Amino acid sequence: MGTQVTSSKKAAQILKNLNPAQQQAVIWTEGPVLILAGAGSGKTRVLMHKIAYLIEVNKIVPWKILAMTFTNKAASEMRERIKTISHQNSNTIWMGTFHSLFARILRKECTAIGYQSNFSIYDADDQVQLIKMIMNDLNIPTKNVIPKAVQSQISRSKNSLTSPEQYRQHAENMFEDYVGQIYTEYQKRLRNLNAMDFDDLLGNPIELFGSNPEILARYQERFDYILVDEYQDTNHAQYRILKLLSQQHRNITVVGDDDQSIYAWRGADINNILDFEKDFPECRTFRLEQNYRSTQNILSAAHSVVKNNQGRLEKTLWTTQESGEKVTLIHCWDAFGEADKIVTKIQDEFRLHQRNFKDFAILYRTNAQSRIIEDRLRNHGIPYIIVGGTRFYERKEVKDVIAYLRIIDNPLDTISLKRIINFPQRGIGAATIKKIDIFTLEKRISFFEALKKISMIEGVTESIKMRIANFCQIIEKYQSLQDKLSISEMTRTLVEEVGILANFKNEGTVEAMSRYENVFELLSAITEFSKRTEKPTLATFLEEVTLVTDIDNWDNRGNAVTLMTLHSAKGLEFPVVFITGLEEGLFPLSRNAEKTSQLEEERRLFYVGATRAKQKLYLSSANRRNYGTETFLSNPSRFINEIDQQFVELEFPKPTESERRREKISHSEEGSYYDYHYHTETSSQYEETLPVLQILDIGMRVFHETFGNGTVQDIEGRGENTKVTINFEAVGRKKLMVKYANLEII
DNA sequence: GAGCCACCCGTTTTT
DNA sequence: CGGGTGGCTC
Repeated sequence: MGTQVTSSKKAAQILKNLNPAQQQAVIWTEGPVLILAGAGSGKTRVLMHKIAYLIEVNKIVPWKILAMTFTNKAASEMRERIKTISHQNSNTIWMGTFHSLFARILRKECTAIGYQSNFSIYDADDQVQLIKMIMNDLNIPTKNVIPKAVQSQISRSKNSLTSPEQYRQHAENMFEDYVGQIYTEYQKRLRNLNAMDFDDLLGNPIELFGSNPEILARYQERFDYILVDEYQDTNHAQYRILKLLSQQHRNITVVGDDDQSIYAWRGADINNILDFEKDFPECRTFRLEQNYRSTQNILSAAHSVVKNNQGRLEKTLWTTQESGEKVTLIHCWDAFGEADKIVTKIQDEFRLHQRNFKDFAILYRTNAQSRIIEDRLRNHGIPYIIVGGTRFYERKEVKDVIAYLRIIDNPLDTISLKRIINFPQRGIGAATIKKIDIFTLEKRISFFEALKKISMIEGVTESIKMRIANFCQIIEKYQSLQDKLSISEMTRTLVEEVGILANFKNEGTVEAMSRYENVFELLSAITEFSKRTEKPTLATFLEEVTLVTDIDNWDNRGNAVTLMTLHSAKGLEFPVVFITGLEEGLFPLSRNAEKTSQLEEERRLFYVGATRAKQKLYLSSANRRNYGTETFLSNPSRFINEIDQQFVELEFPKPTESERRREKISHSEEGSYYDYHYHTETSSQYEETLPVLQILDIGMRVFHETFGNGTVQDIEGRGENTKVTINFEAVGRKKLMVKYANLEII
């Protein structure tokens, strides 16, 4: 009786700040639950309170709860907040990303499927290295078969749980035949290297559970409750894992929004959410449609775009907030003008409202767009922080040091070993490696074993043998030192002894200095890791390093404008958001504009971006953009046209004198942007446009603004994508897109 | 085996 | 613009 009173008191406390729909979703703890939660409707809040409720009211021990989040950062934030809601220790909840949670389970159980628990985890770059090696061995030319394309094919197959055998059966062309061969060999070698790639962290648990029912039963028993955030972005492998693990207790709560599914390209299957009710017929569905984040104008604008998608679960978000400011649409001359305009707007926002730098997010479709914006922010002394881009742990020098650590941890990891056998240079080149490789095959031993037996290999000079023996000794020394030294001490002495720092110091260039600093930064990252981890081991550090997400590295405590891709922005919110580069070809990206499914994903990406904004949303596009050496003229994004005009105000900065001078004005005919709002009054501010000449033929003489006069030599493609090869008198042969080249027939 | 140069490429999003 | 590669020379 007493406990009941306390429980209901606790329940009331946990539920008091939730709306009725959220409360329902929280207290319905038994059986499968689907929570369809629109943007900003408090889905993370619901998950958090549900976990607190399970612990406090249902008296579930924390370690029997499994909760999947999209980033590790989300997991640790949630853990903290659960602690404050429930005042209980939340540390033992199994909470994190799919990848890190199953890496943890695999470390414990992988001997059952023939792995050693110190397996390495390969990122995309390691995978490509391995694929290149295999292609080399199988004599597959890298000209027609691009290793990176092979990697993405293999990854795709693994995500959909297609085995190499199945893949080979369905191969339909030369490329796929090759991929099939490589895939088979790739899987075999990963095992020999005692390595798993990202996709194996999801695929191998399924194999493990499939072939070891007693292990599966143990985990099924263990996890009384399973909760999944961002369920719309799970792939088939993740779906299978969830289904396996939830079979016994059937207490699975998934939260998602089909409108925010933006990872189909890496195997996420939107049907996982659409079919949940079919897979779990007894499931209860809750809808959260009240938005607490954005103003009405922002919501309506976002909705007017996403509603153009077919086959979505219709829902209408509503808010009690006032309509707020209209969405501001800015059409700029070029990317520099766009960046300038963003700076001006940030300054205006400071003047008109009380803002901090950290109130702003600038979002873009591709990482490459950040550079120009960065430059302008820097020039104006606006502090900014970039999320993603080239990641710290993917920098060459950092990966090199990591490779040392990996080979110390896992001597079978030949990919890492080959990476550093000649770094810093110790005179061991391709020819020697080849000889060792042959020896490896003959004796059926690992590459590292072969190095230890270098004296037995013929055709290698004595001096090289000496150098290899030295190298081996160093590695072996640190392997035995592993348990005696802390990781930071070990790495420090290793980096010193091997001469990595000296190597960069001697070079003396600016790049070498920045590499030097990055290695130092890695050292301090290790120290920091050791401080905050209970029992820091080399293996756990290496694992964390490969499984960090971009957002995990985002330090949002400082006061700075945040720059990131639209993908990275998922799940976040900011008072003021800029979505930049709203041009056909860039957003939506041209290669995704043709297939409906891909176009719809781009549209959802726009929706995700727009709904990050709490008070003010700016959209910007530019008239032209540089890619490498070429300038492309662009038409405004179709998404701009899709926004209901009543929620929008327009700004068309007149081109400045310098912009006018920068290039003679011209643009192509198509593009409904001008029909949309600019047709009448202001289009005259642009000079008369010359029509793009499409009627080209081989042998014609043409004029190009920068390249001068030339002769058409070849034409390929048609319509939009027509490309011509032109032999220019001044600069020789160039291949150009007719659409952008602005050629004149002479 | 290493260093240098010239060209060529492509350039989406990420665990 | 920048990274990566392939070919050349020392």
